[in-house]
Amino acid sequence: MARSGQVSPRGDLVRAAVLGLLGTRGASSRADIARVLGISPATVTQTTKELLQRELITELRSVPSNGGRPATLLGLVRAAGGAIGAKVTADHVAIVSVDLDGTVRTSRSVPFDPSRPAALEALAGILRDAVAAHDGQLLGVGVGLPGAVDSQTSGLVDAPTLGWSRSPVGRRLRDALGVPVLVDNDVNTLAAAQIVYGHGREYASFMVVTIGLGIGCGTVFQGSVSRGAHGGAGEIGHIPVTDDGPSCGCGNTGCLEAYVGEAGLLAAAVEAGAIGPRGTIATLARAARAGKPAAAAIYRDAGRLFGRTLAGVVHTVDPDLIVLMGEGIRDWALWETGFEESFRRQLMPARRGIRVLAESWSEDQWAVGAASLVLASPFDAVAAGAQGELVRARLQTPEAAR
Amino acid sequence: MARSGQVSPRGDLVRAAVLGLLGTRGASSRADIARVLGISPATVTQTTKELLQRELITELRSVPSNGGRPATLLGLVRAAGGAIGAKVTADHVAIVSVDLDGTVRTSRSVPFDPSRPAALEALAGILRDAVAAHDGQLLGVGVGLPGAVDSQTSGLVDAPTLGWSRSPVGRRLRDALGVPVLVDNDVNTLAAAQIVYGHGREYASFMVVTIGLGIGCGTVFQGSVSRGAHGGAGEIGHIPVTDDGPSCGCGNTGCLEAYVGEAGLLAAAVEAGAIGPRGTIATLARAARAGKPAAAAIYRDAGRLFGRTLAGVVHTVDPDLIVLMGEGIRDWALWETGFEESFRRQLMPARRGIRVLAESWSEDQWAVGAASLVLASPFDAVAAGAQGELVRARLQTPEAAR
DNA sequence: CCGCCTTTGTTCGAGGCTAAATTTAGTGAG
DNA sequence: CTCACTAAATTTAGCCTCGAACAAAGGCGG
Repeated sequence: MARSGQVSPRGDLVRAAVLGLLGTRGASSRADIARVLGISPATVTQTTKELLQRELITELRSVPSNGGRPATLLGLVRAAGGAIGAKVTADHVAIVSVDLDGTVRTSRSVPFDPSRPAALEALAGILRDAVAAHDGQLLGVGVGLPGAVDSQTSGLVDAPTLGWSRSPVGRRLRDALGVPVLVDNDVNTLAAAQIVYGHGREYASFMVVTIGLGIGCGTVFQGSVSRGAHGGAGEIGHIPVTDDGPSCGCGNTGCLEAYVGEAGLLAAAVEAGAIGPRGTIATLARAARAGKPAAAAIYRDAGRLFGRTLAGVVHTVDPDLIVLMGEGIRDWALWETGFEESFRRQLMPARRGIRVLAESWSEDQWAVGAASLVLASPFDAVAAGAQGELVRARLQTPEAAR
Repeated sequence: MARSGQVSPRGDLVRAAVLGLLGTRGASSRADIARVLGISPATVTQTTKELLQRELITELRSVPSNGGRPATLLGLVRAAGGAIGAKVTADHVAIVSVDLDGTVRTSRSVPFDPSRPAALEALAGILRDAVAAHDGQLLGVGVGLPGAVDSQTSGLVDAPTLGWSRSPVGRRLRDALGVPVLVDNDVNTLAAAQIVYGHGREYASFMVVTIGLGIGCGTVFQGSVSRGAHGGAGEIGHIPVTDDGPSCGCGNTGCLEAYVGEAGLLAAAVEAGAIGPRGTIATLARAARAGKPAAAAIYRDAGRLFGRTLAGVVHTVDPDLIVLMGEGIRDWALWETGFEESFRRQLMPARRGIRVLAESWSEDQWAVGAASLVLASPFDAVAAGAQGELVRARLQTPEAAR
């Protein structure tokens, strides 16, 4: 559904897309492949014939028919490859190694100081270890980080929270690792994961909104991530909500994030006496859960402001669905009352029914998202560009093209 | 530049795109056509050969070479067709008839009451007259209206300001007129015009923001209009800017439009004593121009609020450029001071350089935009859909397919 | 058991686009 | 004037995809 209407893939993209589909959605019939990828059955027959000959895929059992000829399921001969995903934050790098179907093989976290002059070299070193530790065919490395990335392929990064400006992350990592490297904004990587494994199967246009240290947002439009003119779309954390107000990491005052980001919540909570001056976000959440009114009010007010702002974003973008993710979502129950009241009330009547889903939080979420940049590249030729081509080449020739 | 990277047109789309290009950008060489449309020179040679045979285009003069073989310019044999554009408002319909290159042939305005039960029939009648009065090949009719339109082809409209809900505008007009009809949100039509004739030639991603009775916004992303999941994107006039505040036509309170739309400005001006209770927007603007402080303050405050909100929109969408249009733009000088100060200050540093251009206002703007839906359809197969195909058929067989 | 239906999957011819090589038509240096 | 160079336009061969017709394979009602 989400993919129908997508541009017909051409050239070896079809082969890659078929392989990617079998990897991400599991065994499928030829007819299904044709429907999902929006190509003709004739093309699927030809493509699969070739892939069968090369023994990249195999025919599995037939499924019982429901009135017509029973479908023959096709599956990958084996995990045709894996990917490594890394999420870079201000104090650590989270790394996962995943199979083509998205299952996490290994996962770890390494301390990291992005402000050091040689931070990029350090990052390259960390990833080099991960690449070396990966066994089996490695399709590529996906990197997610909090900042604007001009394109997945070139990977030129502006990330104020990391202290990086015009940093050539993509090029450096590529040179250091010798495998395809795709770089994107961290929230966009979550959106890419949703396209491949999540709600993208049912919805073509949705937004992924994250709550955590900051507030982020990735927009999926007609099955692919909208990145804006310079990869800077989705900075909803820096929507100004008041003319002045608390100052924000971005240098301005009155940003949404300055109110409802982790630091903003803590500052408000301390001022209101809801927690002591040394309290953490966990302290605050505990107090709110315990029913302490001042603490609960912090979350309720944050939910209201967040809801009001998100209503504006919905009016601007008109998504089908909003998916909430990120660390902060663990405490969503505390936000929800204030949010729902304010959000629904300030939506235009025609939009009031929009679905908002809070995903459960998992530690690996971000890094798995980064890995899915690689796994999504067969479906998103435009975004993945030249590095995506390399990924596709590797997907089709297990002995690692380069 | 803007169009490069666009999906290669296929099938008869190439012929239509070549004709459309020659119509909208004037005579071009084959090499230019190939570059702009992103197709191979070989295809252009083949396509133009056929069009030359059919005498739809002709070879014009050669241009002096700069080191290589001189280019031969190709041009349309004659105006290969025209289009009719109509903008529907709460009290009138503005209609223009344009040539393929966008020059306005005729223009008029007809009173119209959208709240009447038979409003759609009345609109069909008005347009039937326009179609009858049009001489020469008519490619189609474009209709722009203030509301959400699910798709240009089906033309199912939700327009609170017209009192229309789930109104089958497209289908009805099509049945009544017997020519291709494309329907879209009015601001999107301005955006379509910008793609074909305006800043779309230099920018691939920009926003068109209108100031007038309400505040609207159309987003162009990678050369085509982003419509959102249900054609409702760009309702930035209904971004909530306060928790409560003046009530708005959409049923909510505190919308941007309630403050800086025409009604909002007037209400604020009356309350501040800047104009009398019977004053109009013209009165207010005159007073402000004359230097009356209370009147000037109304505009300055509106500019500030508008700037702050637009900064948030820029953070969300990340366009390359903002084009300001609409009736209200006549008084932009009055808004500008407040706007610039607030807008730039509340933008993130990386975005602070974004260009904002105020287009000059012309009476026909809206209706010409609607007409350009038709003229843009060769370039935007996805948006224009089945009706676009009909337009393309008519573009290639002057004796009017149907 | 037998047609008739539905759905899957294949074959084949046609159309459309492209890359690469080639031809055409100029400029400009010596 | 000639030769090298450049860019435009064309030709050619080949690949990719699709539509349409057809074959395959089962369910279902009589």
